[in-house]
Amino acid sequence: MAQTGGAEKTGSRAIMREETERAILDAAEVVFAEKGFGGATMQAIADSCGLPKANLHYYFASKEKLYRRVVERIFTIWLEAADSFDTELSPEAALRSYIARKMQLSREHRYGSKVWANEVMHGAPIIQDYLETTLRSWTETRVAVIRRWIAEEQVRPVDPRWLLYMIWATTQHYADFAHQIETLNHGPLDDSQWASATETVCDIILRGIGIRPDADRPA
Amino acid sequence: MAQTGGAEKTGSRAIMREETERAILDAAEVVFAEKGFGGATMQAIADSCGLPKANLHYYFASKEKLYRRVVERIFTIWLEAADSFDTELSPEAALRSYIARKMQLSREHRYGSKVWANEVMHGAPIIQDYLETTLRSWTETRVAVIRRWIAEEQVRPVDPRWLLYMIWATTQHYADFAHQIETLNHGPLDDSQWASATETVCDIILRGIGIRPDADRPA
DNA sequence: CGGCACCTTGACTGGTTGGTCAGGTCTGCT
DNA sequence: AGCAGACCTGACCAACCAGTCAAGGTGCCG
Repeated sequence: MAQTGGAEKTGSRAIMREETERAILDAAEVVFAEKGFGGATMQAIADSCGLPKANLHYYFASKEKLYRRVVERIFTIWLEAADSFDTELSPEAALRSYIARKMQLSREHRYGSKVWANEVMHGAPIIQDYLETTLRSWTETRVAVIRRWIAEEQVRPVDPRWLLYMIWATTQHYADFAHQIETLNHGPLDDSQWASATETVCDIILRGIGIRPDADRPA
Repeated sequence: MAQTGGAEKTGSRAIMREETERAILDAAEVVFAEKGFGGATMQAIADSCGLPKANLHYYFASKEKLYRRVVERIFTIWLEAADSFDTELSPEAALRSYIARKMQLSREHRYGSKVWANEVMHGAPIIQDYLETTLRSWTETRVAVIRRWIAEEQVRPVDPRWLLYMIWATTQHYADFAHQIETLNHGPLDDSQWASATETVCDIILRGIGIRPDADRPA
């Protein structure tokens, strides 16, 4: 009864450990997103996943190390989401796919997005190195792709950075400011609202950079 | 020597009080923005404006009351920034002016924007009433204006809410994510970069909703 | 079955924080 | 000048928090 700790008792030692770590990370993601790093307490995270506080410190040496793992997890998902950006060939397909994917992630990983936003807003004290290495090189790659599109006159000449920031800002807004959006909407967005928002964001941005959607609906 | 507290000793009692309150609010805005509500300490705010901590509690009964005043101040600036939205006549002039003003505010009130973002991200525990009353009615007014533009076929038919969210998200991104932007930019944006970003944001959004900038530069 | 490594946990601690308060200082008014 | 009330502040406290620890439980391997 003491050992269970909410997880299955089947599975090898290593798997059990992974499951417990993931349960802690999931709980921590929500608590950090809702309270911020300073406002979150190890006790609240422990309660949220049904473990005694001392047990958290067995798996994660300190609050900061736990927090770092949470932020790293989001960052990885963020980066993987960009694959479609450069596997597609046309600017329209690439951007439409990337924006739609980011909107989907805002819906499915609201708390992760909030933790990331929090961390960056506070000056990225924990993951500054990621900004300077991984994010910077990722961005430079995509900027180069957009510049190529512009050179090929497939896209109206705009500074690629402002375009990327616009995509990041708009898509992540639906996660970070979900509470505001839901207050104005008298409740969570339903499936059709998410689809409508995604389509509108895609259309405005694509038209905005000079790509006319080829499927113009007749009035 | 004891009474001065960093403020001028000239001026009436009421003016001195206002000046001290504003100094505290200014310091609190920065500290809350950088550390979050939970991470900020009254001691840090006191140190930042050169007052003993006990003095803060003379002017603001509690940390939460001080925080509320900070958020209220930003919110008021936010709302006033929207005047141009409905004093201008054409959609192009109105939106261009509104977006440019919001970009300017992101540059001048970075910390205020961050505090607001923080508050909303954490579920608006302190200012939920503002979202439900002032912000809601403000939004409904602007939505009605945009709907009229659409009915008059001055603007392509898009859900006005997704358009507003896009404007809010994109402009505020330059304040809330300033650290990320500056890391990628190897330093703060200069005047010409701010102008370029503002222009690009305006152009993409206006073109995106079917307004062709009338001053198309010849290639 | 015996021993060892891994896991769990209640109780504890050193340090920090928001908030209080008594006593002092200064200002404006009469 | 003298006083009342506004203003200032060092010292203090109860509450809370991250992190520790030692004692005990559990599964695995020989």
